[in-house]
Amino acid sequence: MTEKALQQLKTAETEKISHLDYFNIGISIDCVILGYEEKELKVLLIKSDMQEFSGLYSLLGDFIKPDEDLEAASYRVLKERTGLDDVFLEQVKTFGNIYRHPSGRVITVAYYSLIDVSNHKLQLDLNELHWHKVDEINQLAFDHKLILDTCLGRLREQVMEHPVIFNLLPEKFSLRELQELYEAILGVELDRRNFRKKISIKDWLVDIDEMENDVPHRPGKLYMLKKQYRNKALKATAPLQLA
Amino acid sequence: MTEKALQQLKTAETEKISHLDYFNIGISIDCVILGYEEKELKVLLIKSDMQEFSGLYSLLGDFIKPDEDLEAASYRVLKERTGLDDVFLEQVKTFGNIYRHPSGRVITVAYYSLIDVSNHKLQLDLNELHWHKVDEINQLAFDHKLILDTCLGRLREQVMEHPVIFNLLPEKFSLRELQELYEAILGVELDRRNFRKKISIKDWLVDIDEMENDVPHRPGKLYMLKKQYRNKALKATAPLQLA
DNA sequence: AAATTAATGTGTCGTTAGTACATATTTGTT
DNA sequence: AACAAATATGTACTAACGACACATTAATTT
Repeated sequence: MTEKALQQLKTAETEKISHLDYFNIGISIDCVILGYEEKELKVLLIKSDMQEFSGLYSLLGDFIKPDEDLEAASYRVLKERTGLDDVFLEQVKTFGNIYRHPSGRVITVAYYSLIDVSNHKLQLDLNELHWHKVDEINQLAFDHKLILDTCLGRLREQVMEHPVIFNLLPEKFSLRELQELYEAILGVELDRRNFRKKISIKDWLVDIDEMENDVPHRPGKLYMLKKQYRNKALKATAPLQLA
Repeated sequence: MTEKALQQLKTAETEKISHLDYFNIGISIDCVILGYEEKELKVLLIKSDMQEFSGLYSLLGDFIKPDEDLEAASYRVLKERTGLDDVFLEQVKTFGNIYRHPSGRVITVAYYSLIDVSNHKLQLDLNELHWHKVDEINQLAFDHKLILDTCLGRLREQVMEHPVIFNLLPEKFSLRELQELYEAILGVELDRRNFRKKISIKDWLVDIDEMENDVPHRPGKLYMLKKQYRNKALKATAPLQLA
């Protein structure tokens, strides 16, 4: 930014009208909070209470406070809505079309978050939050469908490059569960033998010498993600080529 | 965003102080404009005229106007600074740390742009714009070094997945030029035979049956990128695995 | 207790892609 | 005419990919 632009701003500070010209843009964050349940990828949505979008659902978001970092705002929304704070969260893209918000100019920074649904009981009914199967979402309030799709696209990219997927699973999981999750995210069917071969090459997992005990068939071994990969922030790893 | 948050905003509209609480955040865009010249990747910078950063350079940016889309603001800055408008431009990340700007709270959306330096004479001296070798940049104004590095990281990712690199080259180029550019971006040396094999597998190029004529050695064939890949926006393509 | 069901767990082979590497050829320069 | 410097090209080895089948285990049913 140049001194000239700043001069304009300082001038604006004294003249209220043009001050608003520069600053009358709201800035918010929206979180695409994803979970995995019953072999389906799901997103946490709230019923929109805006007149313009009655009957539609929307992502969870809020305005950014002037003394709050972007990530802080995202974690705040997550904490307020789910009670969770130690979760995977990553910025995806900023959406700023002029007319994206019916009440005025609002630019929103979209984040996506991956959480382990089994690990925490969300008070869903309390505040009208519900999990929705991502495959069955056709329309959302605002441009939230576009934001959701963008975040899902990012998830699909990340899943091929980094061990982020484990944020959606309980700490201990079977290879079948892991494979089913990959299949749900990527929308493909994978060969079990080839899948296991590739996962074992990555050397991400430890065999914890326990078995499933709640399945109505022969139980599989349980695994955990190695500590070094258990990061909420992303870490460079060689890509995983699945299909 | 909920109705509750909007109510707060509407209340804010009438009470100037808390209105500023919500809206006194500036929002800008910054462009990392990259070019390739003399076998070096370069970025277009301007000397910062801010007191706090005297002697330092900064990226090109400006505030977003209330009636202007994010991309429109980026293209406007590009056009103002370089005279170009038909160029590759892509959003990378939004930077919003509270204290990133000494004059107040300013959130900036970073874009990166790839331009063909040979194609246009920029009026560089006129407005104190200069190309700087990215390898030799240690410090920039604001958090612009971080923004630059983030965009360079994105470029390195993109270059492996999509035919974006051609935006940095003239329309006609030799395979040597192309290889040198990959090497400059990725910071690696590539084997010429393997490089050519991989590029030919991608089937991105057409042999236009012309030769270099300005080189002090045996001239190479010239190629062009096929029309279908000559997009400013990204298009899905199978990844290019170089090294 | 035996038979059945439904899943786990594992290996091979053909094919494709990746990597390392050397020589003849062409053009411009001296 | 000799030389320098770059272009152009192919092979052999290795690693990864993809398709594919059978024996094993535990829970369930009869």
